[in-house]
Amino acid sequence: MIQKANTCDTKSCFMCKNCLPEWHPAIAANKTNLKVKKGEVIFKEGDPVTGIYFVYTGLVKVYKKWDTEKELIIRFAKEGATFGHRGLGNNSTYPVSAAAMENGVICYISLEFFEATLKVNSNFTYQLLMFFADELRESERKMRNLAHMPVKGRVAEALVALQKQFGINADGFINIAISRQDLASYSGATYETVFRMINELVNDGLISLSAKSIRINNHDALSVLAQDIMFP
Amino acid sequence: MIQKANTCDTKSCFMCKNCLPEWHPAIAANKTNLKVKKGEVIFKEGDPVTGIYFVYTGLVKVYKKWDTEKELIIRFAKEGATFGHRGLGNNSTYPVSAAAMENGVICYISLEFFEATLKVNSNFTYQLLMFFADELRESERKMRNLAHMPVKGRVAEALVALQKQFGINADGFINIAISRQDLASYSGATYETVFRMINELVNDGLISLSAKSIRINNHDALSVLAQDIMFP
DNA sequence: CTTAAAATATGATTTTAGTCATAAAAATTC
DNA sequence: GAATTTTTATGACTAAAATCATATTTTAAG
Repeated sequence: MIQKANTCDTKSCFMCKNCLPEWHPAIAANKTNLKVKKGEVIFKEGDPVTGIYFVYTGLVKVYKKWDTEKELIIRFAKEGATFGHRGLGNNSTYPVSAAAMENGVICYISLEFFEATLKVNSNFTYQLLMFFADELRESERKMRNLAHMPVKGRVAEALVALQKQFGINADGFINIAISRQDLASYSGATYETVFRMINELVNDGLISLSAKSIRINNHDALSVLAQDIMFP
Repeated sequence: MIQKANTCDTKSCFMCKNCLPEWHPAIAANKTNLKVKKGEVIFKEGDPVTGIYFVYTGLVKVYKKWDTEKELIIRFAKEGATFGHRGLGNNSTYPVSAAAMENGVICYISLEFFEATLKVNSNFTYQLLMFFADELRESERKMRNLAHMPVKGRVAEALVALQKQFGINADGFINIAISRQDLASYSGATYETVFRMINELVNDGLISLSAKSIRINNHDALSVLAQDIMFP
């Protein structure tokens, strides 16, 4: 990670958007911009928490590991998004790891300055609280899916979620370069099983493939597979 | 749920403990105390969010259902604890259900008044943020466990967590009356599988049973089974 | 107190998804 | 651009856990 000053515009990230304009100079004075390369690990589980990060450009995955082999991707952080905020609260080490999936620039804010920011910007604190509430809701829904939904449904759900977050390109393919390995980690299953499920989905005509890209052909049917079944 | 005014002391819950003393009369004026019976559902997934709850006495489980049969218990809320806070953020319906596990009294605060409380009590907002960060961390750890840990480990972890939250009684048994069914839901597995794992743990000498109660005999060994293996 | 409804216990069977093995293709590195 | 590493592809096998079936016990309700 190479430090590279004054890259970000102190305008586009979640913190900058929700802080008082008067606070922006303070942010500019306290931020550190870092250049990351594809595959580079930014922090990992167990590292001491020293600050919070925002993605200026590029894409970051936040994940947890189990015995160096199995990983579970918790979420993807794209431009503007926060990561490392799981270090807040009563713990001194990161409970997750973060790695760049593309070359990019990230913005680092020390915990100290971040806490000052929270104290000064009550709207930001409130927005962050709402963000946490949303994240918690998502996380618990995924817990339920991992406990009770079959892998095929989880893959369907992962694809729907990716399309929602990253959109589609001109040809209708989901706008993210993701390896099958990462898709498996995001679905919470092994590469092989996910591979088979992808094949099934292609055979069912719900999705189609082109090189690494995936296109959803039948969004409704895929959503049904991934459905949040409510009791009537 | 029978409404019953003026039961709680506006002192012991998470909100009361973190608000300005000056705000307590406002809380007293806006709270509603409700008497709940064992098994009673307080709200369920999909119900419109109208407020936030605190447990004054008794015990509440917060859970998610999948097709009316399978449930996953997200957490237990005991005296003083908040629940229903998952309704915050960008959603108008509860993403979880809550039911009383014992007869008790709960305190209800309307969303409107709760939001006013957040605006007035910045310390409370901050503490709530930290609480959310902790919950999120827990939730994501459980996600990882559900994805990669075998059921035996999850049961071990559930028992360790229960002992941590509820403590032990004079004979060393975990101080909670929980059905095997609920233990299964909390471990994210079926009743039958959990039953077998409990048997294995008894045969291994790690725990012992007496009627419905469970005692941890070998906390260390149980923790190893439930371990958060870090990469060295 | 009787009866119905839950919760517990346990074996047998089936399904699902993980593990292993190996080959081809792509991507990176030297 | 040759060599090595990583990712993708796929079949065979195994293990884990869910489902099904059914008996017994306990608890709650009238």
